[in-house]
Amino acid sequence: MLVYHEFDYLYSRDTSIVNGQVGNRRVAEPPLTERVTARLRDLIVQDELKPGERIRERELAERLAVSRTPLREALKGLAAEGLVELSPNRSATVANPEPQEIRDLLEVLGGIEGLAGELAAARAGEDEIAEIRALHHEMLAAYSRKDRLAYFKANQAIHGAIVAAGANPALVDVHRRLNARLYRVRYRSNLRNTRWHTAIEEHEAILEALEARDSRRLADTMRAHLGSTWAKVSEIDGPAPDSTTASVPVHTAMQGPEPDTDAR
Amino acid sequence: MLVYHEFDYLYSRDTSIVNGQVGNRRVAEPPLTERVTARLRDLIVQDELKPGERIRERELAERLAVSRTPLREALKGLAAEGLVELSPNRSATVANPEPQEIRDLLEVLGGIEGLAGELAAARAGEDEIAEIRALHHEMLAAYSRKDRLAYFKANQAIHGAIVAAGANPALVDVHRRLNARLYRVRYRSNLRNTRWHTAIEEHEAILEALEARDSRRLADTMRAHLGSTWAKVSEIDGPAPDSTTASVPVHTAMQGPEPDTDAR
DNA sequence: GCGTGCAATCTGGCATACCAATTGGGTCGT
DNA sequence: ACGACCCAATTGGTATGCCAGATTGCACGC
Repeated sequence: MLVYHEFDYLYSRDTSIVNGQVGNRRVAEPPLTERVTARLRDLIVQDELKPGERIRERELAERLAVSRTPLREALKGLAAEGLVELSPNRSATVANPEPQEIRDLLEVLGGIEGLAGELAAARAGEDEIAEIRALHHEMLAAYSRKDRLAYFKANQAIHGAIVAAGANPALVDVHRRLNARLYRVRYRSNLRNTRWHTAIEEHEAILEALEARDSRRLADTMRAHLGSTWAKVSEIDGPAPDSTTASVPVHTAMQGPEPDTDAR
Repeated sequence: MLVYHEFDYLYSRDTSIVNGQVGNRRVAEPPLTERVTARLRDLIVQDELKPGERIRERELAERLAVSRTPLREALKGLAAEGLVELSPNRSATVANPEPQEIRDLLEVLGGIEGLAGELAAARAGEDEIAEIRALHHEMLAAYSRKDRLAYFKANQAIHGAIVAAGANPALVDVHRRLNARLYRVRYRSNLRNTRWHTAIEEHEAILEALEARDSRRLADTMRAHLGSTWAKVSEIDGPAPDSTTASVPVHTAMQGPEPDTDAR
């Protein structure tokens, strides 16, 4: 079995949801709504439900072999996470962020990971650092083999581990949400991007800063890393809306009422 | 009814939910679920539903004059926002964060507002800065009058305006969520805290940095500001688990100038 | 007197039925 | 041929009912 990453997005590969009992022991199943939520998140993140795609409740409910009620509840939750968009009396759709939105999300993720790096450098246990180092070497191995999937997963695992090392559950949570929204984009970018070495170098720098427990440097490095992620993503998904990826001076537009995903 | 803040959480002041038509124009009502979500958020944030309180679906549904279905969907959404907690086959409860969780949330909020400050210093329009300055003076006025409520609202409005000036909808969204979870705590802290002057001084510094468009300094200042928020909160809600509010040697995370080559 | 267990009841989980709004065609009129 | 309009099928919104797991309180026994 390969590497898998820290999140539980991809754990359920079974196509139908069944109630189970293991041996004689009653296994407390999580509520159906939760299982549906997890399953849908997988489907979206794995790109089986394509961005922009309409989600017809009856159809999907039948496909998942559940009634509309838990499905609708799951959609509500996913909408709050930003993975689906709901509009009144219209089919829900899989979120399909504009390049600009992706840039915004990456900017926030950069801030979050920067903070995480800062905290991690100060709080990580030696064992955690060792684990991150191990993941780093796994990533290098995947790089050598040109195994993009393994590389990607190791990469994600590293970032997740650093955030976890920040020892702040709220931070982990925010990071997980943002990451889920960007997962698909980053995955595609990873598959198609031609220069890995940049990322490798940045990761080297990250690991160094972490091992030196240099909070400031780790924070900066991780933010910069996310910056180059944007560069890569924008290469792929069409030319950036602003080729001078310089985020700061641009206070272009953006004034309009925001996308308005969830209820307020 | 009491407090409301800059966000539009509290837009629905009516106590019953009615379908409406204004004049001859058909007014598209948002779905019931959304209205319930907004209403519940109000009830929680305004402390009419107390933290830890059990939420019995049938009872609350009757109270709001809706069926359980939209109520349950609303609860799902609020759970995703962190305002209520759901456990299988047990009553939902209003979120009741431990002091440690509050510290964690404030830490993240600090990072977010730091980032927001950085962006705002670079992107804010002159008009936005003027508005923030105006709010600042309103806040000073409230301070002079010892009008804690007005002070609190102005304070919230300032922070919201700075975040908005960061011109990043995703950032605004994350900030809004975190703030909602902390709203009640901060409100209580504001009412009972004895030393306003600290906050005032910090706000002066914030405004100065913003007017100087000093990204780095604004970022640091805003983070530090959130740090002292924690100090105040922990004074009130019982002694902090860790009185050293210093999450990390606060050596200015979030660098100022772009590191180098590829920005985001 | 205190703990244990069982049963009545309470409360959430899920499915289904019905209603209202939307949408997609097809037709009629220009 | 093109467009406005209207009807029907589709799809989301909400209510309700039933079931199962949890809770509570009382009775019985140690």
